[in-house]
Amino acid sequence: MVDARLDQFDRKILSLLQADGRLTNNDLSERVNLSPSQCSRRRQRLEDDGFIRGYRAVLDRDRLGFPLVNVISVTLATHNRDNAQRFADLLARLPEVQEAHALTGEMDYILKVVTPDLKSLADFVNGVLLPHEAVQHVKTAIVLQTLKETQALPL
Amino acid sequence: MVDARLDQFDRKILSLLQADGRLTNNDLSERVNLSPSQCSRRRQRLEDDGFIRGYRAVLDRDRLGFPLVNVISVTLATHNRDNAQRFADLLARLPEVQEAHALTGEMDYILKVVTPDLKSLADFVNGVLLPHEAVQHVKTAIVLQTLKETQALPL
DNA sequence: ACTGAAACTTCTGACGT
DNA sequence: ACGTCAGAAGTTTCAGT
Repeated sequence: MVDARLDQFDRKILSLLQADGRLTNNDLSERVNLSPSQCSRRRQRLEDDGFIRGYRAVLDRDRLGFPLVNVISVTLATHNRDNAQRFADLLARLPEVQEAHALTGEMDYILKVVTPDLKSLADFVNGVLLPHEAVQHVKTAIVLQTLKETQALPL
Repeated sequence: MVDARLDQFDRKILSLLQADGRLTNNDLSERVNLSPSQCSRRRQRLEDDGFIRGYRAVLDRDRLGFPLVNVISVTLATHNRDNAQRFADLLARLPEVQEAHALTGEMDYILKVVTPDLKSLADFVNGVLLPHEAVQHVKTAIVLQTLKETQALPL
């Protein structure tokens, strides 16, 4: 399940940090029964080895003006390599696109997009997505309620 | 677009922290042209006022044994309040469910689920989701490639 | 591999502008 | 509202076990 190079202390540290990325080495030391210096060294190693990809502040979408979450299914016109690459380049440049995944099945994409309002959503779909040469078909669904939203792994 | 109570300094601080949640107030002070103490005060206020919901370490899914991402569409059997509540309670308890959104349209849910392998996915769908009384229909898609994955807001 | 102490960095509250 | 400064807190390196 989990990498054999990690012992129970490492897993505990990762688990604590994905719940609170600002925990100090002193905080960690109290909860994993290790000295602060040891927590510091282990954390450093977990970062260097790439188990920890980074630290992020999670902001409040509603309070910052992006109350609308949208799930958009996109079908590409033809599935040649160039089209897919141009589409990927487009998505990378669009900050309102939080997630973009290529799916099995009908070989299309699913996007998670945040917008301030319906007009911005319409502008995005009609002004950015649909005009792109690679895009054939778009289906938009609006999120009524988000029950859960985390990136935490079930360690 | 963005809350009027926030000036350019606040927005810059939020923007920097959602890119790197471990930035010190000294780091911030260099990039926003404010003293460290002032950055500390503003950050404290942004946390207290709920603009910053928290800080998280982002872990590497692949290296930690969850290479499979799955997008699962769920239709509930009947749409009474009890069924929806029981389903929500179930999702809250399942750590492999990273996201759960109720959508417009056919009034169903979309889940983002991470698993170590296909067997775990099958166990989850057939052993947890389908047996639940509220669940009528499930459609599973596997993510072939993730082009983008962030929670950053386009401030 | 771990602890503990020492040197260094960062944080934060008091004060003055 | 902001900057400066100093005491407190946290981090990290290093010697010792």
